[in-house]
Amino acid sequence: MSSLLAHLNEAQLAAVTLPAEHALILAGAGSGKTRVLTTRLAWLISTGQVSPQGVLAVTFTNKAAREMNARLSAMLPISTRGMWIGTFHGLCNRMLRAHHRDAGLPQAFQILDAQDQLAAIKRLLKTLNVDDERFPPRNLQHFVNGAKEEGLRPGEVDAHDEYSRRCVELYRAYEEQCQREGVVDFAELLLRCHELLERNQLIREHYQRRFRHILVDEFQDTNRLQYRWLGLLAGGGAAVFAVGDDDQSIYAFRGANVGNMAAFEREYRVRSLIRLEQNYRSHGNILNCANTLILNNRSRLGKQLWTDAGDGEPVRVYEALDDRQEAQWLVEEVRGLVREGWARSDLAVLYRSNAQSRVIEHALFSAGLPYRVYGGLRFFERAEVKHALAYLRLLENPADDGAFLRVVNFPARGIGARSLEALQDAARAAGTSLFEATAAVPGAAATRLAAFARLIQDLRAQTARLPLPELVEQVVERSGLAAHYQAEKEGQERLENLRELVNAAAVFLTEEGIGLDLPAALGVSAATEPAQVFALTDGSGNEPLPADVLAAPALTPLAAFLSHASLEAGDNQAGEGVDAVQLMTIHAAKGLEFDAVFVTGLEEGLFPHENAVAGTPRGPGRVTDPGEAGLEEERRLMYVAITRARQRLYLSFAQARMLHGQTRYSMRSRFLDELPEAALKWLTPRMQHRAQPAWSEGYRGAWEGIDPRSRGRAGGAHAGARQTSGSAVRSRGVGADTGRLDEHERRASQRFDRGIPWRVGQGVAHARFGEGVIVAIEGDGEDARVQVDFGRSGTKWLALSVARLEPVG
DNA sequence: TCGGTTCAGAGTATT
DNA sequence: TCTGAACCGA
Repeated sequence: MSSLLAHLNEAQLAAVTLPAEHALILAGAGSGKTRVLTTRLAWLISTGQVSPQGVLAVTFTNKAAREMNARLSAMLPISTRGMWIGTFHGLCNRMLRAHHRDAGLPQAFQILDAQDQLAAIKRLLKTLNVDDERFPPRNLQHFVNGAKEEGLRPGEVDAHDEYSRRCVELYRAYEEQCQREGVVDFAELLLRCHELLERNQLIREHYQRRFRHILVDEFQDTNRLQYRWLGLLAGGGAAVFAVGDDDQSIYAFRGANVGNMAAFEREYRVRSLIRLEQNYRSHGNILNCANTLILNNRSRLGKQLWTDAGDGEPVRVYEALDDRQEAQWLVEEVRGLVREGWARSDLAVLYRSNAQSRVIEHALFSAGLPYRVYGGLRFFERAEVKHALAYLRLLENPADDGAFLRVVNFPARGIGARSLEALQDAARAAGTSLFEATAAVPGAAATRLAAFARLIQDLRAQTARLPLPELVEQVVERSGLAAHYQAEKEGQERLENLRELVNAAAVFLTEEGIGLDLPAALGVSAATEPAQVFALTDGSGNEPLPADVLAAPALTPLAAFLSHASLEAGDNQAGEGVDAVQLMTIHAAKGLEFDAVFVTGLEEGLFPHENAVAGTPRGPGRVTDPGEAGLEEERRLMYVAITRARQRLYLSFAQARMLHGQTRYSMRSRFLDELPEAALKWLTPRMQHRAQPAWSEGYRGAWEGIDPRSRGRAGGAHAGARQTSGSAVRSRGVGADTGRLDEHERRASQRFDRGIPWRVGQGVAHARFGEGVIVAIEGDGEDARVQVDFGRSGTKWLALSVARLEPVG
């Protein structure tokens, strides 16, 4: 016990040992949040206040759930197998499998990932002959998920105009299609589980009695439905221990509702609000920047990070002429750090949007510096893996039309679009699945379709008794996928992934099956006869569930593996252990930390992103992120970026940047000017005004006047960067790139000379909008546009060939 | 059925 | 500028 609580600071200790009551823990970045959560769990169990079965701990990502499991089993001599620790989706999935009859689902229902869902919607629109120009599938997907996350079924959505009424109709049709095919999308997992608990008193009260303690991680990221789901489970008097940080709320755009924190405090009458403010990650100057920046946000619960680690190094700020030079400087800086003995994997380059990585990757690649980019396709999302999974899904559930269509003609079997149309007509007429309709379709296609159906049936019959990995292997072979990729000249990697899928199945059986181990989760042993199950229940001494409520706790290994594949998309890239510079978006960096961090592209329009600031309409009739709220979320994003750094932090921006094929000139980010000057060290001269006299002689003169030593060290002067660029590129033999920077510069200044007499930061007057300041310039000649901030009249893009602007001041 | 061309769109993303 | 999706011709 004493060792469990040792080394906790005062606030952490207070949080861990709170009595069984609702609590809100405001856990700042780097304040030991995970530690508090897991120690709380361990403390509750080891002091006998609750049994492992009486706890529900929920996270957003599998990674976080895994970490909690691992740390808990390291602290306590218990197996976390069967404990209710998992993601919202994972736990809902488990509950729906156990009570599938009451939830109105087949026990082996399949889970659609975002990609599958979009495909299902496209297919729906096609069958209904809906104009997908007027109803873009993506918008509909957004509409459906948005409604579900608000807990709304088609009948409950407010639809005032013709358009939204049509959307609701399509939502209804989509639901019917899913139900018919026995599939469930991500949002449906939560909504269906919520409805199960809401409508079924017996089941609800059972779980309410069972879970005495509910722990929630990243509470600021919960959406409204998740909040209500927690409310149902906690309704029987459980103590809710919510951990979160409103300053790190960066997912409003995908439905997160920070307001849940304040709502929780109010509605649950939280008496214990504990702030974890001591930071164990970063040095003082870095924290000082984070604290000062976030003071500019108005809607906060309030919190100030501190450290006893000392000020450390100043935060370095660098102004580049353009994005390429920014990248070049970064490469030089990374080289310097590596020379000094920093590990590459402890260095991170962060950016606001994925598109920014290209230039940086190019520079790193040319310099021969190993790097690793986060994001992109993950293992279970790869086309070949999805193909194999579609075959497996068909074995488990022949009604899955989506899976059917994905592989009926892959590898090619001469079943073309026309045959499929005939098949779909036949299925619709008979009211059956495509699979069933294969027997009913007339004509020449019939033989081929029948052969495909036979293939699936044979596979099902002949693999039914095989262990999971062998089953997968058989399917990969006999479906023809293996042969197909064998024959393809660039199919080797895909073949490799299919072999990896067999491996993943083997690993799943031995290690990862925990999540869907219903007998263990429900507190019964797998060997128990069904009749006995209901007497045993969950081991917590609660009243048992009646026999007709609890489903037979059996799920085939294949069905379990398929849910696993949908709920956990896997790693995005190999090379985890390699010593490489880490590249990622700021969003992806949340929760991570590095010795040194580069935050790049700190320019107005990019970061804060203009869409977030301006309140751009998104989809028909929808406006999100209006003004202030959007800006505050961007600022929290900056806060997250800053607090990733342990020892050294670099902030950089560029006067000019290639964006959508055009050069764009922007002001430096307002966030830079919200940082405390005393904590900063400018590597380039700090311009007084945020305005950047892009490419002007005066500016270049000032730049070249600074200490040559710091120029060299910083990767330097423009000329220096050019040199480095040239030699590095040449030595790698990518000669075509040599001197691009010069070319770029020449063109840029030419453009500048060719008659755009405007500078970013310059005051202008417009007949209608009044006076304003140019915040960005984009494009060339006839296409040239300027973005002007007119204050109260708003920020506008104006074509220079049209708008009449007068210089002011 | 594939491969080339054309065109629009371009923000962040877990399950 | 670059990408992905849709479309068309052989």
